[in-house]
Amino acid sequence: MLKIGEFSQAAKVSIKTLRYYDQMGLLKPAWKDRFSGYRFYHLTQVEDLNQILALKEMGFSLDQIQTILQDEITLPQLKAMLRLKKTELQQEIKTSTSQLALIEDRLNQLDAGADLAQITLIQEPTILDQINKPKELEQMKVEIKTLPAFTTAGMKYVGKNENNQIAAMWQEIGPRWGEINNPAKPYERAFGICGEMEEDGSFTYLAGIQVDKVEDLPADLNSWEVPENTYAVFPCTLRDIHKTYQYAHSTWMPENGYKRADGPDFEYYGEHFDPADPESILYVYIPVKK
Amino acid sequence: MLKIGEFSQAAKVSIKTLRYYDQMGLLKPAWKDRFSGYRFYHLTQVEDLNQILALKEMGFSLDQIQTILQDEITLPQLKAMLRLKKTELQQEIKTSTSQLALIEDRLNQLDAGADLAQITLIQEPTILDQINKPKELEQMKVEIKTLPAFTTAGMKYVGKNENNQIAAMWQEIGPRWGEINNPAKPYERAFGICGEMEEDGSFTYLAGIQVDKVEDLPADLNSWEVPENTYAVFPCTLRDIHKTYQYAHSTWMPENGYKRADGPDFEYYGEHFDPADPESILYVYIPVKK
DNA sequence: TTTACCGCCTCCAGTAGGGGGAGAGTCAAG
DNA sequence: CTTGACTCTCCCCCTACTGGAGGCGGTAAA
Repeated sequence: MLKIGEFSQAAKVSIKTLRYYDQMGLLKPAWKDRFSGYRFYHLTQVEDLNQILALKEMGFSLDQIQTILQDEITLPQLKAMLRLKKTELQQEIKTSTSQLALIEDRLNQLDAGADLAQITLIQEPTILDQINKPKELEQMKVEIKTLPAFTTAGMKYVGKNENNQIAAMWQEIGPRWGEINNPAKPYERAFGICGEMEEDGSFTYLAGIQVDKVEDLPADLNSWEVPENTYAVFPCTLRDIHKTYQYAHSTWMPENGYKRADGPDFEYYGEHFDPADPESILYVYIPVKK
Repeated sequence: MLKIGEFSQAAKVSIKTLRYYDQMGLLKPAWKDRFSGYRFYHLTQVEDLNQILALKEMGFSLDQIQTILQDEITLPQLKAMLRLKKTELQQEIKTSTSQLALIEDRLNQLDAGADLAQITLIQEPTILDQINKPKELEQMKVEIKTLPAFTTAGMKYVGKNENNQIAAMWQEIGPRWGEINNPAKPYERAFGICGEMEEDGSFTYLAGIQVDKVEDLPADLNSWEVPENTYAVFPCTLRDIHKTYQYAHSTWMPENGYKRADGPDFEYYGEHFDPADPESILYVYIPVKK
């Protein structure tokens, strides 16, 4: 008649484990009080628990132990299980041994002066189909440019661009450039700036123009200071803008040895841009580093 | 510019795994389409994946691999990690080897004619304090009786006996025995029958009397057919009924080599029983087998 | 244009063997 | 009566994924 804590001490098994075995049906307490829920064990159950632990030491899973102990398994079945387990253990030992050999090999290589890249290299390079680059993007002339920091102001959006809200925003902000500045032409110095995607898929986007100062900005507009950065610049048509981003990240950058650098990417439109013409040219700027 | 399925085939890693590595931040696709959510990989990333797999083969966890690859670990740190892993692997091999020895030992014992009990026995018996049996129960005279099947009828309850609903039920059923039968005395042939506890802690309880037939039973009453069984019978006072169940299961049964058998247990009251007197005697019947 | 189909997405649940902790109830001593 | 030690259930966390439901994306046939 031991409470779970006493039994736990006596058998040197954690209380959590005993409750788990109870729940699994592997070792039920001799008596469970219907009203307090307290578990009571008897000393003789230490033997049962030791049986379980003995089988666990041999590497059996709790389910297997339950089968062995409860279903009063036959002797040939037990032998078969032991032999199966034996095979599994031999396999495990083989795996661990080969891992160990790998490690020792790498350690020796390190002592001989190799570096991480060589260490983790796998010998068999997989030969794969060539990349199918979109034809219309093949001849794209990409430039690398470093821009100083600059400030933009306009309308900000945070979300996943459901229902194409960003296009709607450009419609809305179009007639209001005068509230920020007085540009000579509608799309002169106009930028669409896009921050990094969050875990939930949302991102920040600002439709705006370059400004010198952010004073007297209407309350529903925002500004964004873009830091100095080195960019890869991709000229493209309005129609291909989506493909251009994809091409830039998934083809051009890996093949030319560039990596994405910190900082937002953006599109620059220019005074000749016409949102109604899908052939209209704009420029995609993506921060990169070698 | 490979979609996840293509990359998965090229690198021989499951799509699920690639998505998992993306989520972990271990291997992000070169480009993730903001609108469709599609992942795009580049062939050069097969190398990155191979680095990951190489480290995995050495037995590192994904977190460790991330540390190694991302944080541009120093050479001495890398060596230390490799050596640590080496030690772990040596330990694993030792464990597996001793498990294997245990298994082979048991297999030999089995061939020599041992049985399960001997196989799972652990050599060091833990010496423990004696059991502290409640004194008033020490002298309890327990009888083993086999009863034929019989039928009872009365009021049924299913639940966890919150707010002591079972006592309330006895109050309610008391004046209504006449609707079932015509007993000479109030508690003559009266039984409280208790089924096994469910997983959620609820159980079935019937407060009733023994009957010969269950015809003409009022709609709000139930019957319960108790099968033939062998019982351990514990006489006890109303006050000690709770302790008696506990003692029976957690002390008497293990110490006398009995196990709980299938079937409900019950209390038998008898014509002299007085629910107002805590010293009133009743009999607890618990199905047992050797 | 509709339909079918395949590939891809996200989100949820589950795996073995428990560990950690919250919030509430139990028990014995002072 | 209160206090402190003990226990209860319930829920989330760990690894390294796998499986499935329900819902888009994109293409080809009808």
